Amino acid sequence: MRAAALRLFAQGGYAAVSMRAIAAEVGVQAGALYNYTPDKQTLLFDLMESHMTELLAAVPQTGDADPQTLLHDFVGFHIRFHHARPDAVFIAYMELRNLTEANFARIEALRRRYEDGLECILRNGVATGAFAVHDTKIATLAIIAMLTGVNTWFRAGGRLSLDEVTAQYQNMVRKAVRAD
Amino acid sequence: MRAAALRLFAQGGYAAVSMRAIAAEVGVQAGALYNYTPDKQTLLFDLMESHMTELLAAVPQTGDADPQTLLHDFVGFHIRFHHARPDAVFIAYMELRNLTEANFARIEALRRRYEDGLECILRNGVATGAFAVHDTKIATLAIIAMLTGVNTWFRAGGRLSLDEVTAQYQNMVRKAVRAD
DNA sequence: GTCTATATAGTGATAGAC
DNA sequence: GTCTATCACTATATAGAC
Repeated sequence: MRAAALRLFAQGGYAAVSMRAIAAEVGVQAGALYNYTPDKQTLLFDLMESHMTELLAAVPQTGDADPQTLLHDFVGFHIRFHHARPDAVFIAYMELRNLTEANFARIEALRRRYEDGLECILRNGVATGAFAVHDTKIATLAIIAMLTGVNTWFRAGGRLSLDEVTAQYQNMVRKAVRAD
Repeated sequence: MRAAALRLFAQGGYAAVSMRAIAAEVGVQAGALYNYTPDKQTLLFDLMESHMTELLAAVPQTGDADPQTLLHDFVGFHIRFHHARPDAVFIAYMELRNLTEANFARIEALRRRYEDGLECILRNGVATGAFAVHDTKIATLAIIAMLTGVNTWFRAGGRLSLDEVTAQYQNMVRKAVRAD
């Protein structure tokens, strides 16, 4: 059910997808779904929370490596992780407004924790003089927006491989934050 | 009607907003709206097309100035233009999937024309040696995603003014594409 | 645990009075 | 040009048979 809902929500949007449509995708009647979720809102929230939890579990831990290496690895991780889950990423960014206030706050807290990981790398780099960034929070948001944007246009089998694209983003990010 | 629909679509999403809700916002009954739009789909398309047309009309023309100046001005224009129209920007990015195939193609064509303006600046800069970018198309998409992301978090009256934020983005973009 | 049936409400769009 | 009334559908969620 969750796989079907993920696919359909990403395709048509939460509001436009009926429980009947999800049930049809699964191969059952609509009523049967309510044995697996109390309601549609909870189903959406669970999908988003699972995505964010997986993201936080998978992000490379900020270790002892130098800031340049950590940033390079973060860029590679972000692009690859998000490329592998286009539907979940789409929903996590587009369906925030369809969450109840309480559910929205919980997803936002998870998202902020992810951002904090990148900002920590940038702050350490600024402290060591490896990076020159006026405001690490702004740089964090700018980098994440740039990286997540890959999902909106990249298609495997196109002109460039994902590794080639990743290398170019790593290069742009490296230059954007480096000390002059 | 268009102003009401813009606000409500941005708030709740195209699929979740009824013609009755738009009519209530305007202060008329639902039937009256059909004197101003043939249907809900055309209303959405008109909002998006107007936004893209205004964007293309307002973007600074690629002139004889040096690439660094043109890029600097493009960044400033993009952030300011999009900041002034949060609802239209939100709809233009989030409701693409609710357009019919034909309407989607027309909006996409306009969006591509906007991207081409930036790519032209980058290509000229690479040609003169001012910029070092492996792939101007990727750099174009990366920069636009980064800039549009400002709308998701910036709020006037916060820690930084829009001009301060803009200056930081201009600096990051300048560094990201410059020749080593 | 899935089914059918249904309660209750809302949807986009249209017809015709005024 | 706006209104009321309505058509034909669809929605989420629940009840109770099996």
